Amino acid sequence: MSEIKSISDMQELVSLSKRRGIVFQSSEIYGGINACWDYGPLGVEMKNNVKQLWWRAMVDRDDIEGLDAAILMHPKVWEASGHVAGFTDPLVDCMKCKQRFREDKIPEANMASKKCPDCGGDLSEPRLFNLMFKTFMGAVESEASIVYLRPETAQGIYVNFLNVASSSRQKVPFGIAQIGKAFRNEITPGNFIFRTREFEQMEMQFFVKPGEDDKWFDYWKEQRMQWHLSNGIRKNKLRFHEHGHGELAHYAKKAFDVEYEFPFGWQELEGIHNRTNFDLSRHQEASGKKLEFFDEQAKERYLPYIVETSAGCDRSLLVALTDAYRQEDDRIFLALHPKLAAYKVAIFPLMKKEPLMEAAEKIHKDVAKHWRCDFDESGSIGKRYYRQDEIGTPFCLTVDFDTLEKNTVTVRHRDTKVQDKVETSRIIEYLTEQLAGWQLKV
RNA sequence: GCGGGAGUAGCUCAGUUGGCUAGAGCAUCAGCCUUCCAAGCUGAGGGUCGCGGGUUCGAAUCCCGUCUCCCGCUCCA
Repeated sequence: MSEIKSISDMQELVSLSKRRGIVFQSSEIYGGINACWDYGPLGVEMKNNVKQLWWRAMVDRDDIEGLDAAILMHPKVWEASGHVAGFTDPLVDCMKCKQRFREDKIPEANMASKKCPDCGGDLSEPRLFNLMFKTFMGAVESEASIVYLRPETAQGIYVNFLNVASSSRQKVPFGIAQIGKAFRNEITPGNFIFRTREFEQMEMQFFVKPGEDDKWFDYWKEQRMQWHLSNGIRKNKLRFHEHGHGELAHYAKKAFDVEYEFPFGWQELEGIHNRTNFDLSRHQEASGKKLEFFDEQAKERYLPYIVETSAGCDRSLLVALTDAYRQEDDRIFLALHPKLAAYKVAIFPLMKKEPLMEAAEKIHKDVAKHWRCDFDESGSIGKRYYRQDEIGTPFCLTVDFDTLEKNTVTVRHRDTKVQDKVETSRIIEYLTEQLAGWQLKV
């Protein structure tokens, strides 16, 4: 049994994703566009499963409300947030050794003489790299109408803090959850859907009374790790990484990343950050609007601290696929948690003949009322098992001659290839039990 | 952005002094066969040879440009 261990194994996953309709490269017929990916028929089901699981885990609580803010926001939002200034790095290139440096990271003497600190070669003029995508609002392209595609979804939550609090009558502590696209002009995208310029975030901002932030930070840190584990991701592949002083973002008091061990190393999957009242205070100052919360119990007014949980949706799916990929001799299968699988069940007539077909279609109709369900009558039975293995369908249900004679179907388990005989009348009950008591076996 | 490698069917590839209508295996579809773990038979569909330009009577093949992917740097508030 082997799994994805190297970058070249990663290619197998990319190839399977294309073959089975999980992820396609964007604009492929035009030669493709760098680091943009489209989710195919099965990929969109899996991704929707990820989003649904996150949404339900976050919003099905009394203390969290949902939100869907616009991608385009007032340009001043990004000045206040620090993105206009902070997302822009002046970089200089050495003409001789081809190294690239951040202007603020090389000695002033070198900047003055325009000589490379490494090899002494000539340096280029500093050039600006802004990581935000710009576009124009309105029909006439002019300076005045520049807007940005949001580089994070968080700001949409902050600027709506009071709207949500008052309309939903929530009191601090409470949170606002949002799933949405964000855009960053990354200098180096890559590793399949790990780092893309257009990506989807699942963010929750939890507003707390200053002084209670550490307590809530610890709470959310554990909650978020549990969520990844509950999706069937193997525990030994997940860890926390605490940001050291040099790593902390300008807004953060404390930050932990949930990391996953990808074939290209341990990488961030989700960030849990204590953003203090940085964002609210900046928006309060820039907009001139009071954003303080009046705490009736404490009879005081304050800017709440914010504990942020920010997960990558595409990354979560990549983790699920990477973690689930298994190869056993010639058999490739995705040991996905059924919650994430595009189909929970596939139904096969043993042969494409009556009365097997009719019996199978009847069962298909019945099972499809409960779960997303595939039906396949083409090719040998082994070939059909193989197809479902590759897309991670946990159960295959074969309608055979015993179905006609003894009223049983054969249920075949994806991970173990074990087969059970189940009475036709008990199929729904049986699958319900199996799905409820699911545990990873491989 | 720099350096190296690559791009022919969905996938893996073949295709040289530049020359028939660009091929094979697998996959897909149709039919046959088949009583449980893919690749048995018959047939079919599918290719702007990454894209654009040039040289030539003639370009997958030679030249220039460009895009995309992979590896390594650089970068990653």
